[in-house]
Amino acid sequence: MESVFEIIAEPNRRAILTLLVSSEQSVGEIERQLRMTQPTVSKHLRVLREAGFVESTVDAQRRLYRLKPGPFQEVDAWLAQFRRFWSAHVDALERHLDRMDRMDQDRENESTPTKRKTTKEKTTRPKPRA
Amino acid sequence: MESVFEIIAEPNRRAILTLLVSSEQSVGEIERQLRMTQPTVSKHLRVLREAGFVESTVDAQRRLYRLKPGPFQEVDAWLAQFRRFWSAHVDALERHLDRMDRMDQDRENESTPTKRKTTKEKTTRPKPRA
DNA sequence: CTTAAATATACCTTGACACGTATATGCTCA
DNA sequence: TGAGCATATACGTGTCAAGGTATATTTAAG
Repeated sequence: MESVFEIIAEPNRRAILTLLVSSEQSVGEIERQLRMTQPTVSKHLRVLREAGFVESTVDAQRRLYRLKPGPFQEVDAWLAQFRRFWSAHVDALERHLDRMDRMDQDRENESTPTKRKTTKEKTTRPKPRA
Repeated sequence: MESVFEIIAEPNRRAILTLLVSSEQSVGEIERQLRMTQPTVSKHLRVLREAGFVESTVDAQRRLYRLKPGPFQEVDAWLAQFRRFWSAHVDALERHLDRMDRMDQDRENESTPTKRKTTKEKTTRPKPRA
């Protein structure tokens, strides 16, 4: 669990992060809104905190969690190397966005990936390793 | 393995994607450059293809793989909701936003998300229903 | 000090997935 | 047709992370 990508691979963690976009929340509030058990919320928050995605402050017996920008930038930086590439394909992209515009803001997102049949072209290339 | 985030959580798969940024590559070329065994490369490519990250064409006995833009855009779309936490930081990002994200370009205006906040409010939580 | 609430942690079980080895499939050329 | 190369798949194995239940810790209030 070293990389930020593994952190955001978990649907419940993404749901927590999305929830925190609006404002900081206590563990109990997260638990209620996302219908997760309290230990599950706490454990995910611990992972998110250690990865730098969130930070917390104490309010009586509660802990208020809010977002921190660092790791998001890291993801964005990785994504940057592909941006030039997909910007050139905006047209073909429109069709693609059509079928995946539904974001997964809560867990249990099930979606069948489109089985793209590969374009078959017989190039009759010269022998492999003469 | 439903979401694009789980796909890119794997380091070897990210390495393959990065390798394909420069140009399309055959399985053998990927295998040599990344020092992975051939079945491992094939299996990761299968996952990437089914998720729409890459596509392949046949060239004699070889398969040439290249990137496809869709899923990257999906990651980018998810990331968009967090952009206000580091608004105007990466130049490449700004270039990107300037081109296609002009609809909510007027974000920012929120105070910088520095951890300086210290939301210390002693609300003296009245509590439990007796 | 005792009780109740909010949150964190420990332990256990389970399932997913990444890898390696071996093998199958497909393609080209002699 | 057979040999050889490139790629895909099958199967067995080990690791690791996520969830559940139970319990510990901290804090407020009476």
